[in-house]
Amino acid sequence: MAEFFDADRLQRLADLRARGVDPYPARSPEDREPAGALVREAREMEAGSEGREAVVCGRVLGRRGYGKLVFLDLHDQDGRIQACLQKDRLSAPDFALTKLLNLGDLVAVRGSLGRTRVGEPTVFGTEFRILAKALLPPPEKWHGLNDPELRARLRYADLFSSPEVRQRFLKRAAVVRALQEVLEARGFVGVETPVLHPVYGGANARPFRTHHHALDMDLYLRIAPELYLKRLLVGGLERVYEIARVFRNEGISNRHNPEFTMLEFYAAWCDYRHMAELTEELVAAAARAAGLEQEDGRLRARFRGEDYDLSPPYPRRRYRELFEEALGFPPEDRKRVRRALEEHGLPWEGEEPYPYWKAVNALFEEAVEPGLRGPVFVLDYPAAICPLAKPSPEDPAWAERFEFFLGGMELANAFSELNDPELQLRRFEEQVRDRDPETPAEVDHDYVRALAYGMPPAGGCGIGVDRLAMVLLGADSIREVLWFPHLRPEAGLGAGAEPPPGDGGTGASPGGGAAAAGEAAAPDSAADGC
RNA sequence: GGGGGCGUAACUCAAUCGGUAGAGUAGCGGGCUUUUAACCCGUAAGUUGAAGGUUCGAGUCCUUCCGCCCUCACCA
Repeated sequence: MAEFFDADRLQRLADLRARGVDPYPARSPEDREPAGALVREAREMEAGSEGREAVVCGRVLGRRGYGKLVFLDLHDQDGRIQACLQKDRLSAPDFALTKLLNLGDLVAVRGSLGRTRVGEPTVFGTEFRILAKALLPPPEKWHGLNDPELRARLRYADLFSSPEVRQRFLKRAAVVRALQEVLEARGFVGVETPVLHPVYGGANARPFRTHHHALDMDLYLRIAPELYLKRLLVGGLERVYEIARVFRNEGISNRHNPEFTMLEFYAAWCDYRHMAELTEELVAAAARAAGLEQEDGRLRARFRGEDYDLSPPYPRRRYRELFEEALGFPPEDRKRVRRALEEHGLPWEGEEPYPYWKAVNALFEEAVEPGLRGPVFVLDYPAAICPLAKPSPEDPAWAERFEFFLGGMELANAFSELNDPELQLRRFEEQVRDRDPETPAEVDHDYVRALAYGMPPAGGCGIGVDRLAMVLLGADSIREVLWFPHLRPEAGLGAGAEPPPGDGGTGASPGGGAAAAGEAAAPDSAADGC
């Protein structure tokens, strides 16, 4: 652990304690004010003048010393203000403290608010306190952290050393809040459904598996909250939503993280057309929260070098027509589908509905999706690949489902929810027969039972919140909008070490040298320790 | 998993054809009472991701491994 602490700073810490100064006091000043507000107030004053008393707390990220005078840059969540500490204004012990200061320390300065001769808003200190001593230096002062891995790994340092990063994450939070506000305003009830699922379902994805000791049973981390939310529709809740962390045991890329945030919402007495309208409203509200509204009232996002107009309504295109436009023949044309699959190097799995339409969809993803910059709704998917969606009343070969594309990514997926219990059971059984590692291995009988009690006609939709945030915040990688993206455990930190025999604490692996850098995986055990 | 790129001080980065591993910031010591990336003097700092190989000599070339980034595959 010693390498976490800078030796010089440990010495400072000892010096502070020797002087009777507590480097980690329990209380902060009650009357502190945010730096940003103080700066705005000071700007109203004459340069070279001082006014009322003020207290500011923050992290020291800049220091310019002149012997008997020192300027500090104090940063708090939303701003930065300069503090000026002068020998003849501070008590001798307080001024002596400034000599034991390091960049990164958290401090409080009490003094008069004003402006310096050159007009810089400043708190002219009469009292100075250390609120928390930093034992590691902050990142480089004008480049900050640059290495993307380090930035994610040391997100805390990335955040405090870079106001832009902090602003981006605060905007992400605003986006999530905006989504929530729209739904609450529309009468949706926020709910929390289980994360531990005995049977996984609601999406096609490989799950994370875990084990419950007391019940001696395997459980899965949810890949989607869908089936529980629809049970609530059966329960008589007519509008529900959940901002759900979901887990998928799949690859990591600049738009995939093993755990991500999915907003799902369901409305009784509605269908997928209403979901499309709500999606437009949600995206627009989120865009406004991200500050994308222009002077002309349009919502414009810039993502990966391209501009997107997010002002509703968004175009609606039919899956079947897009397919035919791109490939030149209808998706029911078995011979030509088969030939196109060969041309694209995709496998032909047979004429049974499920494999056939899966292959058609592979073609669609290959030939159509790359061109979908969006925003656009793609409507009406082949029913065979939509086990949770209601067949279209016009043609049961097609399902009432849309996907919403933006920035070249799939951002939302919605159905008129299938509520026919017998049909649902058959669909589940087909899936299980398929033996695809990414489809559920067993039928969720309890869900079928819930449907058997009667679920109202309903529309439902899931939105990938992180991907939406990417587009709205102009982030090229999902890692830039995740507070703590998934990372391989750091060697030597004990995180990837062998799990202890019991379920005891973390085995601090002092290791060093040839340490057993074994892959030993075991991120499982890193889960919540209660 | 395939292809490509990268890995040098705590941070941000240099190092010509294979020829003594450097700078700025941060740190430490000193000076300085109005600065804005303050400045000045001094000082410390490295298993060049790891292991092997070629060579008189390797940060640089070769092999293997580890990690990260991009890309493809994968990912309703």
